[in-house]
Amino acid sequence: MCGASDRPPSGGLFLASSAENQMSEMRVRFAPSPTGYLHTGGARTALYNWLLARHAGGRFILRIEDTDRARSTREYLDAIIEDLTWLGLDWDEGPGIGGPRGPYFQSERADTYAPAIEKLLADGAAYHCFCTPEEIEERKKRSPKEGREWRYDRRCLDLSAEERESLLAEGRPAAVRFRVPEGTTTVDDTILGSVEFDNTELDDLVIARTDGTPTYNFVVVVDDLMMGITHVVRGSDHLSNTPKQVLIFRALGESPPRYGHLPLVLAQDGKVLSKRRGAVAVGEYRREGYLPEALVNYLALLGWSYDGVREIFTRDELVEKFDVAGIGRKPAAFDPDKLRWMNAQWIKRLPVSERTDRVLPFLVREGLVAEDLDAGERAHLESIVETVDDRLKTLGDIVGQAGFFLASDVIHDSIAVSKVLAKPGADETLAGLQQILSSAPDFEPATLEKLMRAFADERGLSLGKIVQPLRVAVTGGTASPGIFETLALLGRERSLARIEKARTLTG
RNA sequence: GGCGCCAUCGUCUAGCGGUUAGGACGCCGGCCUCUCAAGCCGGUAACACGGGUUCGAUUCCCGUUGGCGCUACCA
Repeated sequence: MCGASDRPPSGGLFLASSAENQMSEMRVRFAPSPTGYLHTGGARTALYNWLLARHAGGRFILRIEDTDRARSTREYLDAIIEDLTWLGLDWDEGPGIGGPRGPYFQSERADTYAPAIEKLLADGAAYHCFCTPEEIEERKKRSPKEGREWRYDRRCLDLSAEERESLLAEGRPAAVRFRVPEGTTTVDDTILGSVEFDNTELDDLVIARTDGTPTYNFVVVVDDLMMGITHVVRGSDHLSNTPKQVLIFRALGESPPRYGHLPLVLAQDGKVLSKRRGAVAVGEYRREGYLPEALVNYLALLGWSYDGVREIFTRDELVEKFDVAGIGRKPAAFDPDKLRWMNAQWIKRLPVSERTDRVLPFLVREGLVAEDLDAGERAHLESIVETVDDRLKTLGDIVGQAGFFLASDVIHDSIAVSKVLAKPGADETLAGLQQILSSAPDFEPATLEKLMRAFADERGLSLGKIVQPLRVAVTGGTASPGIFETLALLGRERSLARIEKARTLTG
């Protein structure tokens, strides 16, 4: 028995009956609108769907909901695809690769909706509505409760067949409304459990606008149906849409997929993350030097936990461990500090060579190194990266941490100068160090350390007293990697030149 | 307003009737130390409130309060 996707997409109106879905592999989807950048909330939804599919050996489908032509742009679409790719969330069907249940752009699926609407109309599950928005607004205002609980009054449902035909015949604009049946609708949510809705709370929603275009709640159902989606995992802001969608599935003679609603991601102020409030685009993290491994790891743990103790997981480990049972039900606030920590953890785990690869673009961007390094330059850069060691929280930090190694000249930080170089004795110390460094037999860290400790002893100073002026002199600041390694990497020439320059700044 | 979801340290969370309520980030202190990181050690800090159920509730039920979401011919 092979997967549903092996079936040619040419059958009847609905390719994937739900019974078939349950028998076959898991099919999940991420369906972004290209009306903005992918931010952390959306990325987490995509990640959870991806993890679910990969864990279950199912298929992850990317569908682009670009029916809002006015707000959808190519730029956003490209950015979303780039970000998902960067995160390593590859899709089995969707833009770029196609698939058996395409097209995967909603804007190209227009002709698949009409037959479904016709079917609902024919079955009496939907009806034409001639009320104009103005008329409805008017009735709403006149309703007893000031329109607070107003529902569509079904005026057009009561039209006789003749009245309806004649209105249609005279070309009156008509929307199509879904007729919400009596009763209650239960959503059996894999995350929230069973949630019950009274159908009287549901309006007879418009499924096709006056201009004939279908609306979101309807389109989603048809798309999910035709794409054979078995599990829908999305933000809980969609929970109240769910009963409507379930009802449409049933009216179409199909069973809905399994739903799972994720608690929302909040900004630090406790409000829902949105483009306007605290949402940071995934691309922004990339440009700042966050690793996709770290972002994926952090996002996975934002609303899901394995055992409450372990928190570093590779993508593969997440695929192996991920389980809906571990998904929490409460909204989670995004914590930039924890992400930074997580990122540092991941950078630390990178071997020097790979760390160098990742850091390189950030140095190139600052003009500190050339894009194509020869073997010698490459080796030198690796030494620098090795020396900088665990001091990076983001890849971008390399610029501040190692810039002085690569820049042709030092820029002495004015605060460091007044705090260290301007102090009495600094100049003599530097003068003494010039002697030592110029006469050192070699420039190895161990040699330098031995010489400088002897120098400090001789003068009755602590090592720190002579190291700090030296550090400021050669690096320009008060914080840097170990001074001996730093000097060795800088080399005798440059070290001495910098000390010479620094002596013009001493008090 | 209506409907819905949620409720353990500031934040992310573990807990699934009996625990000194555990871990992590952050913060504070110490160790290490040539500075800064990292690392190690220690500390800080939580079951929203009120009723039940029970021998016993953080845990189960109800209510209150609070937070959030949805309430379109947007998606």
